[in-house]
Amino acid sequence: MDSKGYLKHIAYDSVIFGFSGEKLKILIIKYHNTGLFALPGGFVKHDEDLNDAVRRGLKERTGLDNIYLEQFYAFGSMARYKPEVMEAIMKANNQTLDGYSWLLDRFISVAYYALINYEDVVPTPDALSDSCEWYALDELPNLMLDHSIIVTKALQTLRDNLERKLVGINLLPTLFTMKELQQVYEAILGEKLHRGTFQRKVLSMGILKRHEKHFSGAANKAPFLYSFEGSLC
Amino acid sequence: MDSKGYLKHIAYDSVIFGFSGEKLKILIIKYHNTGLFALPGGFVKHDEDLNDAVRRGLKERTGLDNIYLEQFYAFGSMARYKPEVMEAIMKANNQTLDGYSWLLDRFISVAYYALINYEDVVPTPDALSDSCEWYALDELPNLMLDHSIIVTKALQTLRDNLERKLVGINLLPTLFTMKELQQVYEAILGEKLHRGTFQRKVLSMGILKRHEKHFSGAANKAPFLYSFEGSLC
DNA sequence: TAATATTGTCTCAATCTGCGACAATATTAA
DNA sequence: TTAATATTGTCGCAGATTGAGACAATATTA
Repeated sequence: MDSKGYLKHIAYDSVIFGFSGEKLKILIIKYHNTGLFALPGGFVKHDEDLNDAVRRGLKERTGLDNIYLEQFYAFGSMARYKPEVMEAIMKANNQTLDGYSWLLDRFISVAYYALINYEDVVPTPDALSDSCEWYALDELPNLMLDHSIIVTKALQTLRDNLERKLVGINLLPTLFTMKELQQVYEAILGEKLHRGTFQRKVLSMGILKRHEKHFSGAANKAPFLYSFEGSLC
Repeated sequence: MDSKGYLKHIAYDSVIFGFSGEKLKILIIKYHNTGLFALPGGFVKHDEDLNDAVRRGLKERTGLDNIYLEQFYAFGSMARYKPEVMEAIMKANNQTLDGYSWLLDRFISVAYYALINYEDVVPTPDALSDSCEWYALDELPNLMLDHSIIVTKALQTLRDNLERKLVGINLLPTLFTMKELQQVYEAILGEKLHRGTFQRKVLSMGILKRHEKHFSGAANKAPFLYSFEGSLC
């Protein structure tokens, strides 16, 4: 058992969505001295569930447990096999490749997306990276390998699931206004929604609990606060 | 490079759907001398796209190219790691484990479902299996490992996708009647649909081409034949 | 020629959706 | 204190969609 106790050929990448400033954002790491941007990812231990490995990585990168997490695709084309990229990353960290040649081998990456409350997170880089930061989806840097494709597919899957499950709620704090929820949906779908129709539809689902009003100090009628109550999601 | 040129730890399984006798069926293989039933699956070569590996396996099992194929989940829990099962299969085939110890290691399996025209297929077993046969979904034998779970998730995904894409069409021959198409949908969804409503909806999509009538010899008005014309799917 | 089973289509009511309108606030300005 | 303003909660209406039955139009058999 070489490869430091990790399964060879298997990696994961996670597209971690947050919502802030009316925009959808994701976490991107930047590797030391290479100018390379990438999705947070990692490897699976020999005795570890794939899903647990991803949650472990999420915990390290965000500090959060109990994240809404969904697997959406396993990327396994040959086109994504570029050992020179990993080699550059290792060299930029003055790592000898002695015990790490397994990293230069081919990987199939299982991709997940996570939905988290932006406010709760302190993004944390790992040993190989300078930074772990939020980027709005329309202001992403160039990502290495096929990570741009992974992001696109993550967003597509999120949109598809939005209609069925009530997933958008996971991007907000426990208490939120109807307007905030609508903004999340608009950010995900990339289109404006009609206020009355949206409210009617969401309320008719019967999964929101209405709380006291929220007095923001703005010169207008104060909106209700809502929380999500549901077994699913 | 041991492991016969295949990637370690990575397998695929395919849930191959066909439609016959008003029922949805899938292909199941039976291993020699073990009583074990399983989904058709295989491994990925070092220099081969994951998707290509699955298509290669489908070709071997069904003789078909150009199959409608969709990846739906990567199964990676520890619970599915049971080396004694693979060992039993190898022993039942009088295989020494000399060059095959990699098969006893842990695998993450990427699962695909395929939709094919039942009539076109001659199911073909592989070297390790006695048979490769159609089983109706409600008459499946006990499947090894987590393969029952994989089938359930495949059906779930197929149902979800049915509403968005027009996927059911891939289960029929080039020319089909409206009734046959409806039966496919009913089999997938597991519920009866209203005839008028179904026809109206499908025709309104504008993706069916109407052909001459089909005279079955039955004592009733002959139905039109349709074919699918579409870029997608 | 009548009977029968199915098909293609229509109609009607019920429901859902998109969109504007209006009253009800919470705050600021006068 | 009162008027002005921005937003919110909700309603009403027209148009579109959906569910379900009904009816005429066949192919074939009796």
